[in-house]
Amino acid sequence: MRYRKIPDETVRRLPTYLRGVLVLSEKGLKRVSSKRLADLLGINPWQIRKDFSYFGDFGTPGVGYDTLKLQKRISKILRLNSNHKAVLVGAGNLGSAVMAYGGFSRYGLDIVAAFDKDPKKIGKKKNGVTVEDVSKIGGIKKRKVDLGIIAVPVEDAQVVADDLVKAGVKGILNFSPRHITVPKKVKVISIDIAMDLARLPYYMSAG
Amino acid sequence: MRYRKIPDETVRRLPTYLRGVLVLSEKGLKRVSSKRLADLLGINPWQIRKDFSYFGDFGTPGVGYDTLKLQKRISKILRLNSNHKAVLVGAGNLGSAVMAYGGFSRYGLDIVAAFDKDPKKIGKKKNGVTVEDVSKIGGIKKRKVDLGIIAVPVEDAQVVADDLVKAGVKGILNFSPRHITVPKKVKVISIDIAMDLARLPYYMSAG
DNA sequence: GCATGTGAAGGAATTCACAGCA
DNA sequence: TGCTGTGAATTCCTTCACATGC
Repeated sequence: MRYRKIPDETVRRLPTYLRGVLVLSEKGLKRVSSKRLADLLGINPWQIRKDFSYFGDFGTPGVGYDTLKLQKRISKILRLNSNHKAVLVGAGNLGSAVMAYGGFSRYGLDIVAAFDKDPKKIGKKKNGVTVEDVSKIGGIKKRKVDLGIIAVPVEDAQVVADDLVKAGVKGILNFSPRHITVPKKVKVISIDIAMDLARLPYYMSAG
Repeated sequence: MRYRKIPDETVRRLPTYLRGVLVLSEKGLKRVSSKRLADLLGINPWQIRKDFSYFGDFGTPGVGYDTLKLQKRISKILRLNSNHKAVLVGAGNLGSAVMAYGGFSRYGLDIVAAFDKDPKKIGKKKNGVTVEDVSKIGGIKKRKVDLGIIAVPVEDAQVVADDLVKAGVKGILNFSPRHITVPKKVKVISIDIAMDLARLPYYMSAG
């Protein structure tokens, strides 16, 4: 079953696999079994094996997977092997948290610029990046940025998205609680914290 | 097809529907069609109708859905009709952003306490809530808190989860980039920002 | 013996197309 | 005519069970 189309749900899990593999290889492990990875990530071992089977076999029966090979292969599929530059729009609480997060660089993602419309924030430094005036966002064109992160209030989100698209961004991570419309060639992934919290009570046993 | 088991994917979308309905009813709309809601949320109309059909019909053919009825019904299914109290652990950048977010109360979710282990943060007020010493987290038992939000560094996440479970929390929103283990009766929803950002390059057209 | 890889089975979710009602 | 509600068809994903290779 080699080299078939990778199912969407598998793609969804790939970053998590990559995270797990990175953790294990930082611990010095050269090999990992699907069982071990499964325990670490809270996913079924057969699900992991099936997912890996979509992009060719590199596991060794009786032994497991080579962590380095896995890491390289998953990175390549996710196109994280080459570096990507991202810009952040919105340097408020959430934007600052994203800047401070720091967990992106290990995936080849760098936040190279930040923008805001508030004059009080413009010029201030956040994690080594100076906050610029959002009206100058077009300037990122020459900087080969391909990702945008929207962390502005909901009422500004669509305008910012339009600006990002105009500035040549190909993918957007949207933290605002609304659907944003972009051309087909641009991919948007939205995270709405309240939506996830609002789902919790449903699953909690009554009483 | 009334009153069947609601599929998991439908439950996943329910909070988004609720958000949409709230937006429209704040605009003064009494009725909404699946098409209108679809455009607002970026979901197919037939998907919406199918989802709604799982929990009984209240739409009017030729007219649409009653916004108030929809809102009440979805809230009830998600158990958001009664209020829920949440505690936040970790008052760093991300935790502060969550506190400042403010978008929870419209869903009946209130953050009533915050904890941290950093003495410099303890005693400070964040959005009207005083940060307490995390060692006193057991004290929430008497306050009828049922939700916990983990916004601590990854190495502390599991310990904090254990503490939250001990303190009687039934659901956890986990922002740390790791799988956390809890008893079956406790539900965990995890958000790993880096995982979502790491998925973007895959979908971006080459070039 | 131990762990991968994968067809096949089984289960779910999405999409369709249209009947039925206001 | 307009929009809901829903069986049926389709597509997609998960789970199983075991053959295969180390």
